[in-house]
Amino acid sequence: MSNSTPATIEDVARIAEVSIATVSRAIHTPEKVANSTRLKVNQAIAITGYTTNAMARSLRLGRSNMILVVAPDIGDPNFSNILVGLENEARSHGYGVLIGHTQNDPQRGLEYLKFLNSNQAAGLILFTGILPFGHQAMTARLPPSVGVFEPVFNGGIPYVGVDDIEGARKAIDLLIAEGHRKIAFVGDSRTRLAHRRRRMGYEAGMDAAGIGADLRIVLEGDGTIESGRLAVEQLFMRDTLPSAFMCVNDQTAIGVMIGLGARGYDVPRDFSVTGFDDVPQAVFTSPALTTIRQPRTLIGKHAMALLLELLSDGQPAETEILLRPDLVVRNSVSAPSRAWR
Amino acid sequence: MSNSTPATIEDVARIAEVSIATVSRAIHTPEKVANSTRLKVNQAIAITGYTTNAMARSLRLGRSNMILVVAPDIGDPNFSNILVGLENEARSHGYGVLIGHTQNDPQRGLEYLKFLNSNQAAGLILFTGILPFGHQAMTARLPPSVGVFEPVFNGGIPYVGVDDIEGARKAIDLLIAEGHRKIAFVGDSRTRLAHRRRRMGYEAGMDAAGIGADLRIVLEGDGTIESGRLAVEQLFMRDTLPSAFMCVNDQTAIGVMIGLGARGYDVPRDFSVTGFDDVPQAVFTSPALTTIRQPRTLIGKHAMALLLELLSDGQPAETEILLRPDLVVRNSVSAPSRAWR
DNA sequence: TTGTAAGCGTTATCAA
DNA sequence: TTGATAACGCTTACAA
Repeated sequence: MSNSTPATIEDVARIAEVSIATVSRAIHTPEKVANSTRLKVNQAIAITGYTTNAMARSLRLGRSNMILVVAPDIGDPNFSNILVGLENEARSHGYGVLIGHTQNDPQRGLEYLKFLNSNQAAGLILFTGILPFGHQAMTARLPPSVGVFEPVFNGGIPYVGVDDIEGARKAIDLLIAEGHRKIAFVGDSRTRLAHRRRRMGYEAGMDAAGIGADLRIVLEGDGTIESGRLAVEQLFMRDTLPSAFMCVNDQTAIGVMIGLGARGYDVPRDFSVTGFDDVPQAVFTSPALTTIRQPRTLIGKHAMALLLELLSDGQPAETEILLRPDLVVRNSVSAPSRAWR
Repeated sequence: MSNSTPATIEDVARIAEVSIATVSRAIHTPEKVANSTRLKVNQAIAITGYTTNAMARSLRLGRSNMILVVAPDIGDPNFSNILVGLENEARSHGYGVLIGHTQNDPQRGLEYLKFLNSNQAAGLILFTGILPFGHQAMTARLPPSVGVFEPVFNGGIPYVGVDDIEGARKAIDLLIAEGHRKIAFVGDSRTRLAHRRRRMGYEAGMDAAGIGADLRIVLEGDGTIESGRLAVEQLFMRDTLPSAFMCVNDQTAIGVMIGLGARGYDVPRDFSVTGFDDVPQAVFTSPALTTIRQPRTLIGKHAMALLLELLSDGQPAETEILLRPDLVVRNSVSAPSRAWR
């Protein structure tokens, strides 16, 4: 049973008294093997505890059973939830998940490119909106790939994300329903499509309510807590105060709440605030943040499923899968304060 | 350059006009190759963009360059930071990191055991305090392995963690220095060594201060937010109130603060609270949580370094590496309220 | 210093 | 339905 060296197909063949070819067939195309033979083989497998040597198999087949997942920052708590979805889906199809992170360092990207080149991964999941392999990427042969959150800039790669416009609409519609008219948008000017779309949702919502965006209260940050705080400062300096802040993500919203708190205001009594993403922290801010939830595990699951489809069909079934984001109502939104009514 | 099929060692050999053996040597033992030959080979490698096929190499060598990381829950935010340390260290030594999670399901564990059996990983990093492979684990041949956080129960496996006793001492000493005498400990009765050690640190600190633990205020929870809340309820029911709560981890501390808040008390004015771990949320609780920081990235780095050492030497350099946990002072601790003085 | 050739454990082709 | 065998790309005795 527990020998010093793992059983090979040859051990199984010897015990089952058949050839190794038959063993291989009994495993992969059992219908091509006589019942009695298959039985013998299965017994021999049970006896030896045989498992196919993945190295040999991959070498022979010319492809591995590993999927490389490259993210700019695997330390991001958002990432780990998606990873769960990715890993579950992969494993249930016989694939393993390899982790890589670039930290936006092109040198790192290059290492992963080499990695792919040496046939170590059959497919690629990309969290970055851009191929992280420098200009080499253009000439490189990439394996089937799928993006997460947004399309990959310089490659015609299908992706799985969330309907950012719809999500943003849910936030803005809530604010408007509560009676807000002057609603600031604190955006992210970096070039992520997701962020642009959230702003589009904001504008669409304002338009639909017949308000129209007031550009004086549409601010561009960079998605960090600090940029949320700064946005508040700017607005106070300019003296163009909204009654509510719709933020491009939770980090920004947290910054806005900190900025408001520092000036002695109460959320949601004095100002309402919404986020986007529903990061784990959103429960613990005070007040707890009303935000839009990204179905992270599900995103991971769909992304991996799409990739596996690509791997078997070769044809991308769809080029874009957008999941439905949900409004999570907590305590950072209320009707506008008296001053606004 | 970007042909349809990756270059093999044979392509390189042909262009360099040497044998494939020489190419292999030029790569792995360059000192055994004439300078001029090495030059030719390097040029040919540059021209072809050759990368060693990892499958073939692993098959030939009988071991892969992958490390399997098995955690009960990769969705845990604590995990992702450690992963950063693990991955960096692994990659800089030519190893890749494979992710697996068991969610405490023995069936899952078994799948990973098969995975290991099929030679897909050269080493194993375990986050669970117990071999997650069921009873099969006993008879199984495991590759070199390293535990994270605590020793692996049923295997003589070296591990990297934090000095929990010292960490707990830092928390209890702070509380005592602030003037607290009646300090509750909210523990975790599950069998994790780390949790037992934290309690030992608590007791040692109380003893050192000449107080001695009052068993009526030493509670056993299960490390969840809910169990922290429950602990508070228990204490109020029993009417044996402490002036401070030292909690076995941050989750518990958050629960305690929630419980206290629900009863209308203010932290730290009425009660002081400490946590352990310094999870990302600890910054966002109100008040921000004073806690003990685990150097997570460093733990990952050390764990992987130890494993790689094992992989090359075969001998565990040390059987236990304990890193120093740091006190992080935020706003959940102050001197006891008047009632206690 | 270099080349020849065996063999790692599979899968797939071909023949029986 | 089964078996013999070539090939996947590499490393490493062993020989030259």
